[in-house]
Amino acid sequence: METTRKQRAALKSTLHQRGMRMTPQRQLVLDAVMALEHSTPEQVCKHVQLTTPTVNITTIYRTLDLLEQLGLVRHAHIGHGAPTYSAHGHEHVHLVCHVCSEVEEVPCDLLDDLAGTLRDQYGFKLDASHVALSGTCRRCLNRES
Amino acid sequence: METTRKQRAALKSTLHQRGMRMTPQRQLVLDAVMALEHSTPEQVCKHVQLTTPTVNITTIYRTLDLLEQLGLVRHAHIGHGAPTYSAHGHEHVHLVCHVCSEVEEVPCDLLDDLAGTLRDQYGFKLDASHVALSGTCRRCLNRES
DNA sequence: ATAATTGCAAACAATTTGCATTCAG
DNA sequence: CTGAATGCAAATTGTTTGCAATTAT
Repeated sequence: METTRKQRAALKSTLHQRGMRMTPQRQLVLDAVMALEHSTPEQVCKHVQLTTPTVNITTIYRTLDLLEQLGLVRHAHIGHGAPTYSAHGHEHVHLVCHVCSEVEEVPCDLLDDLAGTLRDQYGFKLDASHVALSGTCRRCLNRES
Repeated sequence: METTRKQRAALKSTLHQRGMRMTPQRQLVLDAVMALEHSTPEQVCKHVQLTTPTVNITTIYRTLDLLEQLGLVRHAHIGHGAPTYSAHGHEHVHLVCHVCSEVEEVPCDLLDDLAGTLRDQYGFKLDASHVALSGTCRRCLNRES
């Protein structure tokens, strides 16, 4: 997935509405998140620095927060380490194996039923893509037994 | 919930089988986790230090890891901060509101259907109590609209 | 021009590691 | 006794903050 001209224009005008400015760094971070699909702030930083080594990790953090507020990216907590960011629209549920740490992606709609139950019984609006589900993957299950 | 004589004996013999030793610190940490129901390493540390101020946080971390390997405690990732530990058997699914950060506990069996699907379709054995589900709670939903 | 944005250094929180000391068996 | 476990200080990792310098408009 690549950042299109359209998306850049949209970003620029969204920023403008809020008295914020379009900068090369913001484009680079958005590009990186879209190119990498899933990535920690650290990884985004490395990717951005391939083209522009002067960009500081502080800016990466600030820009990721900003893009998240604007609804352009989201983060999920996969396992123990740093959160991973992905572009809006690129959403799925993460299955994390707590034995081998492999991450598998499955469609969000697997959680539709659960989301319905939580909504009806608890008034809770589930955000399926935000959190990883933990368990044991097929390979590790086989190995165990 | 309190640590019983029986549980201590069980811990001691489990440790012994692996060439490990029973120590006051290990008892104190297990006691704390059971007493607190849900707690971060930091909170466990504070609680242990109420009785024995000399116990170091390093030992808390090491002991929590150990108790988890022995299957006596588990940790879950609730929201962004530190993980929270709870005693084995004290399990539920956590609903975390990403607006107000409130945590609600709901029974694990809500995930039974999902667990079945994941097992059948992906060979993934879901561990329901390990992860918090993120979303928006009733109160924040009402406030929003 | 001037307010927003950045880079840098330093602070911070959570966790881990190395090592000398202590203690359970 | 002897190896396992602890405490302490220091290192690491992930993230945030304060502030002066820069830059988009």
